[in-house]
Amino acid sequence: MMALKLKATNLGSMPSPADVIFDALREAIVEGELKDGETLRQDHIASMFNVSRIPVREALARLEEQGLVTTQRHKGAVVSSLSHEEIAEMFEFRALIEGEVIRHAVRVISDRTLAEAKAFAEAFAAETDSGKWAQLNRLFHYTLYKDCGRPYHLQIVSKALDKIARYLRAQLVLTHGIARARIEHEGILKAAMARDADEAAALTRAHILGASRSLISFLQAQEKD
Amino acid sequence: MMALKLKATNLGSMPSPADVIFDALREAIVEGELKDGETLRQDHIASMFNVSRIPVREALARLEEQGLVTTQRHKGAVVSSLSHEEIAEMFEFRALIEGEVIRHAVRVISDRTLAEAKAFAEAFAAETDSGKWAQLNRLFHYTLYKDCGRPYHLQIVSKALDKIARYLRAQLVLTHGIARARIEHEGILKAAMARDADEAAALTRAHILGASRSLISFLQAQEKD
DNA sequence: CTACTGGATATTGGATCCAATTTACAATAG
DNA sequence: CTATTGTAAATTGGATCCAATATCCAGTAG
Repeated sequence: MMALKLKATNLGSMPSPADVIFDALREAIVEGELKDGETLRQDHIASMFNVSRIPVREALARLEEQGLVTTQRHKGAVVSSLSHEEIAEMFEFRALIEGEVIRHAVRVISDRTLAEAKAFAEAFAAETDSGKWAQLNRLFHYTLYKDCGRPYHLQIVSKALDKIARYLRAQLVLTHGIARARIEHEGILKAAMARDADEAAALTRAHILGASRSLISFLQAQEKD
Repeated sequence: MMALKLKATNLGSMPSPADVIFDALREAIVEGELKDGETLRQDHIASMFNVSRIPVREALARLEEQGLVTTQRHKGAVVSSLSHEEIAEMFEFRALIEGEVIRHAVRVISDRTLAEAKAFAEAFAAETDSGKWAQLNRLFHYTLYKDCGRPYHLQIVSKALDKIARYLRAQLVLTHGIARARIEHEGILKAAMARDADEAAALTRAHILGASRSLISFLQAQEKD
């Protein structure tokens, strides 16, 4: 067959304009750059990306399927917002899945992965720019999960995180969550390094549920304005 | 204000053509009418519904986001297929969530809901048309879950079920799964009626994992052709 | 002054048109 | 006869156009 050596990038699987727009919008929503309830004008987005509205509509359809935006017929798409109850449920869900996932991961985790996680935990603890906390936090946890051999579980976790990342950010930045997170991360990491799967799972669950309580009471307090 | 009495249906939230097509395709995939790997031609679908390809493309984009179809640029969409490992993981995932969900549901379940579940269990046990087993099975379980007060959990369970329903059908119809399911349903129902949440959860988990083992070994045996 | 009507404007959703890519197959060279 | 090239048909993805709906605002009746 072919005896040609060259870096062949698979053009067939290059991201389509719709993919690019989808990712950009998702990121903007997850990072909180697009606020809850903000409406997304197809025309506006289309001209930002220099395309027609067609790929924008595809991106919006996919975002809606993910639950990140909500559309009303002929009225348009807005960034979905979650009630306190919904947020609390999402945290409970995360605690369930992430506990399970880390339990499986720790049983087979490599030293290399542990080192990575440790690096993220330290970067997180050292970081002073509050805008980067959320991302480092997510990387730390994800690293501890990634060896679990359960891609579907990880995908679901990732989608759930996308939906609440905006709120989590508030918890870290505005409620002293960062100090507690540092301590709890250390505990989780230590359990993982000791290959104590059940302990890592229990600590992860407690970490998530603790963040949930802190966030919810913060939101309730805020509500009284 | 207005003092007019008439049944006002909210036209604004009527399903769009794209919604209708999405539902129809999802149903066809879930029910196994569209086989694994079968390709979905936009043109063909569009003419079946007497619309242009635009709403079809929206439906396909949403189905892809759900993981029910897979698209390759310029090649088209095919019904997604799952490897044995992926199927096994989905069952494991279901066992985790559905166990949790029934545990919460049983704690607050109403007599009315229990009666409904009982009716479905009996209909399932009595049904001789194998084409209806899967649906009754799903209704029975869903009824036992629905009081759990965790809509997001239920939605995730539903999406996971959609992805494996085709394979589950094979398990029920082709592996004597039906006989065992009858017995196990009775056990789960009894635990629910006794308001024994932990027992109901344990039995549900075992029910799901048992079906998984049975299905996987069936698929592996089948592979040798 | 207030509440309603009617029309202008903006926006979405679908149809049609067009470009780019894949696929099938015939023609041709070795 | 086999492998390769070139071309036609089929298909997707994006652009443009159009119809339907929502929103806004001015005008008008009470």
